[in-house]
Amino acid sequence: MGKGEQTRQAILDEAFALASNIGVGGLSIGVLAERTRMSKSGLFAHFGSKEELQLAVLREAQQRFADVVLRPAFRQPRGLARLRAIVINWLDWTRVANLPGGCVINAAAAEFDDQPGPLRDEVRIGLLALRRTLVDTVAKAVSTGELRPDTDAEQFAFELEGIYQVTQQSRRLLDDPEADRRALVAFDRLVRDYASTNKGD
Amino acid sequence: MGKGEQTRQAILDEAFALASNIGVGGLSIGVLAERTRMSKSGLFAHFGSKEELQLAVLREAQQRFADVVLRPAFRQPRGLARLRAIVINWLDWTRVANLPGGCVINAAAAEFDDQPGPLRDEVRIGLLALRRTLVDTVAKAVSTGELRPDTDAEQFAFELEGIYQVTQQSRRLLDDPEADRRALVAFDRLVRDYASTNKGD
DNA sequence: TGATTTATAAAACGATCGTTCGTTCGTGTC
DNA sequence: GACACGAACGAACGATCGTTTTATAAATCA
Repeated sequence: MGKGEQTRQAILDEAFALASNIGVGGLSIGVLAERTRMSKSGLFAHFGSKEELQLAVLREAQQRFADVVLRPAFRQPRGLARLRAIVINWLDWTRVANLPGGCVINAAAAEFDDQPGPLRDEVRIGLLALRRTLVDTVAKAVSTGELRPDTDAEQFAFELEGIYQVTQQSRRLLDDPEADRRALVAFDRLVRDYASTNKGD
Repeated sequence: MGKGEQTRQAILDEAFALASNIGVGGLSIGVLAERTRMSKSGLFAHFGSKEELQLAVLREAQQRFADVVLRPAFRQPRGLARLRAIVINWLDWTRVANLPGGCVINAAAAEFDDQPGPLRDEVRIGLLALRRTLVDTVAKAVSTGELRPDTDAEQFAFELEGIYQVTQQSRRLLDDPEADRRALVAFDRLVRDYASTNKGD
């Protein structure tokens, strides 16, 4: 990795952590420059525009999410075990990744949801990919027979995302110490409702 | 209502709609001034500081939420009917209120959740009040016998908020036309799980 | 109507924004 | 030793930010 790549990554690391606190939209070249002890222009040259920097941060976030949440979970056998691993990793990922201020992607989703442009597109693509992964994982738990054949995988994934979002908000804004436990309760209820039973029907 | 109050309210209306698009943090005195065809200083004088304006917008949002979502629902008899009315109004409120760009409060929650200060406090207070209202409403549905006595009302409210949040995101960012239907499915599943049955246990 | 608050405006403040420009520094290559 | 190159810099650009000051117009009240 050349010197350029190295610096670029260092900037990105700092930007990532900063964006976690103040949001991707709140990033500023000046602030980022003094944090990395670089000149504004030197830093700027690595990205060409602020928007490019923001996009890079979003891509970084997606990559880390895949590394920290999805990839480890896919070492579990497909089915409920894998699904549960995703949920566990997901709820924990702001602690594991360098995200002192919460999930960058979710914050960006709320920030750009009605501001058309490349940033919105990037967030959208990432979240669509996540939803597809969730749907597929649920579908596999159906095909293993752990969930009922009539399970609506899209509905299941939809509700999973709801659990994640309210957990984030409860933790971060409401300081609810029960948030994580409630998330797991909700997940278990979801699984139980769709699980195959031997009571028939 | 004197002239001052009148202009102040007009500014607030515009700020409210604008904040729906670009967020409470994205509000700017300059932009707001030209939208209301006022001078920056003339507008500024009504609030004294930008933060005070932002707080006013958040309070406006809370008030409208109470007017549009809660108050009408409380005309329903307490119990499941009232709870369902809250959910229906809630899902619809960005259409009913002047919120072309989505729920101001939820966006502000994501924006300020780790930026200590009066804005975060205001959002927090509003969301805590909402949660309390939800918990109380669920608890009443328990006391009417419509929900089981061992229902965890806090858990119920927690999951309701999750449904709302994922619905907003699915509608606004993912353009999912099924979002509203899925929200109701999730709500029904929630109610069914906690409902009293005559099968016993 | 005249006096007096109140509401709005115009102009300017220093700060910060993203961006551009020209230059310097360091490194490796012929 | 001359050359080319990528990396970083300092200085400045015009624009916008929130805010203050000073002044005038409008509304309110006696």
